[in-house]
Amino acid sequence: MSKGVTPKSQDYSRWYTDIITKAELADYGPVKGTMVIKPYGYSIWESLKEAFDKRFKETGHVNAYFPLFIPKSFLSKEAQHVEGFAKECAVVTHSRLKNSESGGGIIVDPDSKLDEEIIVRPTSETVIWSMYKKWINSYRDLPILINQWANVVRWEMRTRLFLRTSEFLWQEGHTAHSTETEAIAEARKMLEVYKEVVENVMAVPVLTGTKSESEKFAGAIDTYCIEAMMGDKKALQAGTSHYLGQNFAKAFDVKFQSEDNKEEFVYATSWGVSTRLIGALIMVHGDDKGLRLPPKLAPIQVVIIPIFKSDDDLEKIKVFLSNIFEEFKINNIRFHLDSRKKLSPGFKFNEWEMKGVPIRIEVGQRDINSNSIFVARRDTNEKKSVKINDGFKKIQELINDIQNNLFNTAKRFRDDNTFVTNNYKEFKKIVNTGGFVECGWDGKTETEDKIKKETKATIRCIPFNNDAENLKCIYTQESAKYRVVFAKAY
RNA sequence: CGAGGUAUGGCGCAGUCCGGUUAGCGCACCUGCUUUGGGAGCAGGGGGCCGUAGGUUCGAAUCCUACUACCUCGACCA
Repeated sequence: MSKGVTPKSQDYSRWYTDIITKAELADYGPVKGTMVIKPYGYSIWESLKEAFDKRFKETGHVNAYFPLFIPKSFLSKEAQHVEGFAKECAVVTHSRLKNSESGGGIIVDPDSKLDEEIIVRPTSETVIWSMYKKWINSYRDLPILINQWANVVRWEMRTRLFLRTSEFLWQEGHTAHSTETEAIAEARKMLEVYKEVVENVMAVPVLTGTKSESEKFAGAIDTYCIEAMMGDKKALQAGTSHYLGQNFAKAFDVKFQSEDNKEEFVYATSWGVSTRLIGALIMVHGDDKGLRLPPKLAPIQVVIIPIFKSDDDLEKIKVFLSNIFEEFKINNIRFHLDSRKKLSPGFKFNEWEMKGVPIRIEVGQRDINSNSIFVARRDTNEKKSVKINDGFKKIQELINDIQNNLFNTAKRFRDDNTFVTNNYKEFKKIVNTGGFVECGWDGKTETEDKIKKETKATIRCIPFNNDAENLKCIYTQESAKYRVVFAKAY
């Protein structure tokens, strides 16, 4: 293994996978398209999970768990839904293995063929609605606000670590409501929760809006999304929230009796974010030295590298730092003293930079003599000596600063690479060199398809509060129905 | 599914054309000594069924055949 990562400018996707392997976030699994999330990567996921889960609970949701296996028949109940997932489902057909009679090792026992094949969930709408049918009778049973943290399987042809793997971890909220208004409000509310966490915790700026007909979730009436710009100016869908209308209620015959004693189908939403967010985190903040983590998410916020020759030296450093460590503990600052011997300080600097730790403190005899610590920030590479008595305050400031700086830098990058045009030639040029294009669209799927064919760009979202007055469609030059954002996407 | 490519210690590769000592190098790993403020140095050491199966040959990593896996591009998908 070579020392650094492939520079971003040289080969973006190599850079991306280099960071993942060298920062020890993940590794390839033995089955094509599968991924092992390693402890460091998983702890980032845990922090994210915690941030989301807290807010789900605050907005009245509860967690539950539904099975991995779905009867094949369920999937065909909602026509749009099957169509969306049919081509990427793992199917369980047998329940037993046996030793091959010809001695060639283990084989599938043909006698164990299942009567009804079982689908490994690509998403859980169908199992969940089959259960909601049992649970819902009256308007008094509503709303149901359930979330589950789970794995799902989508058999993908082309995979990339974190962005698209055959199995991934996510969260899926599934809610049931008595009115359309309430359900739409729920879907919108959860999109706001996504935006808040992704922007404030991950420091990744996002656009919010609606998906076009061809980009929306199979089975939804409307799909709302948060969309982010990656470091190569491509777009990444970072989360979606769907208003499902009565589609699943009708497919699974879920009715409730209203206050005025009428029978009506239930209104539904579903919403999800996945480990794909870690991909976004890497591609938005990472640089040629490795990962850069926003302090609110970093498993380790401050790493301390002691410069020492003997065990005595190390002891002295620990004593010197004991007060500041106390303050870190009291204030829940996540810190780590890297006292591994036999590794040079320089090696450790590089390693922790690769892993994206926001703040590094170096302490050696020199600092003890001047009663100070040497502080380096990962985002800007600034380094300076700080009196130890001001150390804790300085670290607190830096934590805020770095969090804000990462967000602002990413936002500036996105804004600098977002262009407004109504000229198709210019549109093609921008899309080719990378970036978001804001322009008019006549609202026709046909137009969208043509643009996609010619440029590979898709409508990433139709922003809320849409003002398309006097706007012309970028392609047909007819009067535009929406103002939309086009880009090439992952 | 279509086209092309690759397969050699954990990783990255050389060797294959033109068969012939004990299959080699870098990184990583282990041991010891000296080191430690931006990826330390020296010395020693461990690790290989050369993708699988057959064939040609006195002799195969190297030539032939089949198979398998993976990669890139296209198609498909989000």
